[in-house]
Amino acid sequence: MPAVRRSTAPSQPASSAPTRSTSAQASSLSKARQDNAREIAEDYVEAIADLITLTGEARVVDLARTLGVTHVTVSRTITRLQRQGFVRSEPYRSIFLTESGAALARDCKSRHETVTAFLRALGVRRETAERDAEGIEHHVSDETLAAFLKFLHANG
Amino acid sequence: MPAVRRSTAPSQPASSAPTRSTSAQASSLSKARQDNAREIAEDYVEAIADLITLTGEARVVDLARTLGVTHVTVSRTITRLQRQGFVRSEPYRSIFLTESGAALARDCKSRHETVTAFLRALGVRRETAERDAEGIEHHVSDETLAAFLKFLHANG
DNA sequence: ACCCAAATGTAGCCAAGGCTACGAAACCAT
DNA sequence: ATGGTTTCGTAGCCTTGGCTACATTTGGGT
Repeated sequence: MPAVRRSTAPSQPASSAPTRSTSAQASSLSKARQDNAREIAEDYVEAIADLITLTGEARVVDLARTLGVTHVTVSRTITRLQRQGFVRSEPYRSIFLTESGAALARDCKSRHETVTAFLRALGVRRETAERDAEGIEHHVSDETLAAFLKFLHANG
Repeated sequence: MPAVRRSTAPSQPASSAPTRSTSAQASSLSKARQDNAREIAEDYVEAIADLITLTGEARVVDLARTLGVTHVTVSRTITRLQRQGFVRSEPYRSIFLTESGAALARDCKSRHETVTAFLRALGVRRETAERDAEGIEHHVSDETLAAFLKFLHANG
């Protein structure tokens, strides 16, 4: 039963209106979507760096285990990361980080540790802090990160 | 010039090793990937709720403007959200939130505001706080959110 | 009434992440 | 050196988010 046409209250033209105001923000979200690939890249280089530190090398299977995906997914993603210049690898060999890949990994690791320590300092349990940090670290700006560090210095 | 076979230091078997330790966490990431859809859903219902509050109704074009994507993307996503029971809409009509959609929107809004207020309390500039909150809000557990609120009460 | 502009919808394309199934290469032992 | 296990690559499929181009519906004006 199709009732009303344009619902009930068109009030404002709703055309030029929502540009910001109370909360109807824009653009930032659209970008955040495509940044999914960037987040994945960060997770990968971080995991690769960790594996190299822990076991001496990063293999596809290890990454698959670490990241909780199949080796196929890892393999394909590594291809993309190689295309983007973060890693280099040859068929059936280990995966290595390039300069920029290593730099990104260092950046992510530091960021991750800061976020984790910050959450811990707030009283969040270690396990929760670790889990939340994994999601949060990709969305913390330099300014916010600085605020976290400042808080840590004041309360550490 | 393909040098070594298995790189240089296989040291540990790298098989059963990386389960957690220093940082090589697992599973959480794999899930976080598919959760992308959930984040999108949250952004949409939040935007829909805002539009309804601000302009009286939520139309595809308004959502497109708000979210910074084309109306096509919005249209298709709305179809998925409808399938998932968060919204209901008929061709060429407004978009409405279902009960669960509205509940999700309320939850997200509250979460968003808490994160923003928390960042502001830490000294982060309004603009940055808003931007970061958009990314962070989807990754904050209840425990961490509670810690944020506690901090706000102690420093507000 | 009619027409036109704006709002929606549809078709079809791309990238990316996930998966299963299966084949090929590498390694380790015997 | 030969075979079996493990690792890796490829083929092929699904979902989802984004887009452009084009068709259709609405709704407001003249």
